[in-house]
Amino acid sequence: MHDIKFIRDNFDIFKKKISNRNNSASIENILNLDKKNRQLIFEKEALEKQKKDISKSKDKKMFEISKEISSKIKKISDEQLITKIELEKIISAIPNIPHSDVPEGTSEDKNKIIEIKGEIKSKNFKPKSHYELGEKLGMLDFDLATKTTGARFVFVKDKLAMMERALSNFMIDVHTLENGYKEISPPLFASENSMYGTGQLPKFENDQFEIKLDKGDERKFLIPTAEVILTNIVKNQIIKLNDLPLRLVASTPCFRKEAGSYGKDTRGMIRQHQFYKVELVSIVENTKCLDELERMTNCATMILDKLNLPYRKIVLCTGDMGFSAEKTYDIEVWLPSESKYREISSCSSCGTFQSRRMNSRYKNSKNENVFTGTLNGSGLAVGRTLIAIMENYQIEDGSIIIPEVLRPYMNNMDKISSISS
RNA sequence: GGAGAGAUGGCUGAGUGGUUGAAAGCACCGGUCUUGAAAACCGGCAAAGGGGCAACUCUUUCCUGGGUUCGAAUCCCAGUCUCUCCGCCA
Repeated sequence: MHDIKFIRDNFDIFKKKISNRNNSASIENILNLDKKNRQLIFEKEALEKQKKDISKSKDKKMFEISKEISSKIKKISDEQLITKIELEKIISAIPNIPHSDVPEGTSEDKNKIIEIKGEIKSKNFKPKSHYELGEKLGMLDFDLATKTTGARFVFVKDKLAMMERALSNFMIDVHTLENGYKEISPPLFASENSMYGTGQLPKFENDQFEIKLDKGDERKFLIPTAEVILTNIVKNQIIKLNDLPLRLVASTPCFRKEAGSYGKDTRGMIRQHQFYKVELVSIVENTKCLDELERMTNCATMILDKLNLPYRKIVLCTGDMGFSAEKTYDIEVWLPSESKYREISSCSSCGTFQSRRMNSRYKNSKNENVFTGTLNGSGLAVGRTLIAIMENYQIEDGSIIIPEVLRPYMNNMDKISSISS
C-alpha cells in the first residue's frame, strides 16, 4: 500500500515511477478523490463537534437539534465512506515504487546480469531433460498425476522423492544452522486479509486457489508461497526493536493456478500447480531493507554453491518485478537440456509496501511507531533444484550422481540409477 | 457437535449510561541519586485521521457490524475469535 500523503505531495514523481511498471491502474483520479475525501471528513467532524458540545451541555432544549445533526452526519459519512473505498480500491491495485537503483524497462530484456558463477561442465553426450531422465528411471510420473488429478501435477517416486525430501532438509539446515533463520511449519491456508497483506489480493485473485468452505464466512486460499503466511505473522503488530531482524524459514508446498501461462513449460515439472519451496522471510527495520536483500540473496546462492550448480544472478528491471517488490534479484540455474538459465529463486525487498497493508510496525530508536521492512526470497524452489541436479549431474547412462552435500541426507548413496533401484 | 466464560492501550488488568481516552501494574523514554550499573524516587508515555508554516487543535477508536439514547467501553441484536468442560478424532 502506498502512503497517500506521499502521493499527494509528490504526484508527478509518483506517476513517473509507477509508469515504469507494468501497471494498468488509472491513477489520475486519486488526487480528486483524496481531496473530496478530506473535505467530507472536515464537514463531518465539524458536525460531530457540534453534537458533542450539545451532549456535554445537557441542555434539553438542544436535544432536538442534535437529532437533526445526527442525520446530517449519517449522510455525509456515508458519502465519505464510499469515496474512501473508491480511493483505496485504486491505490491498493498500484504496484510498489521501484527502488532508484533498479534498471528501468518494460520487459525482461532490460534485466541486468550481476554475476555468473559455477562451472558449466561440457558433456560428451547430449544431455537429457529432467522429464526424460525421470520417466526413464520410473521416478517421475506425469501420466499417473493426470489420471488421479489432472494436468500440471506430478508424482515423484522412490529415490527422487527421497532426494526431494533431502533437499528440503538440507536447505532448512543450512538456513537455520548457518544463516540464522528460525524454522516455521505454518498453515498452508491463508485468510483473504493475509493475502491482501502481502499483495496477492485484490489484483491477482485469478492466480490463487480458493478453498471452498462449508460455511460461507471468511474466504481462505491455498498459499501460493510461504511468503504469505510467514510475512503475515507480524500483521497488526508493534514489534520491539530488539526483536528485529526477524528471520524465518519454512519448507511448504505452494499452490498456483498459473493463469496466463497456458502453453508455457507444459512438459516436465518446471511449472506445476503444486510444488515445494523453501522460503526465507525477513522482517527488518525499514532502513535496512537493501542490506538485508543482499544478505538474503547470498543465503540463497549459498545453497547453489554447496550443490555445485552453475547459476547467474540478475537484477530485475522495473517492468519485470512482482507487485509488492521495490527491488528483486532472480537467481537462475543452468539447465543443460535447454542450454539456458532458469529461475530457481527470487529475492525481493518490499520496503514498507506490505507492512502498510498489514499494519506491521516497530518502535524505532526515537520510540516512534514506524512501518517494518519486509523481504522474501526462495532458498530455494525445491522442485526446480531437483530438476537442476538431475540435469547437471546426469551421466550418459541416465543415472544421476548425488551431490556430496546431499549424501548424508540419503543414506550415503552416491548415485540414482534404474539398475540400483 | 453440546454447555459455559470471555475479548479494554506494547503487555497484564480495573471499570455497567455523562470531563473515562479510560485506574493500577509491567515495559519503554527523560531526570535525580551513583565512580558506573542496579535499586529507589520524580516526570513522561495509545493509535489513526483531519485542519494549521507552527505552537496547537479537532474527530474517531475499549473485538467487528448494526441498534437504543441528547449522550455508550458500559444497555440491546447479529457476527467473529479465544478459553474451560463434555463428546468425537490424526
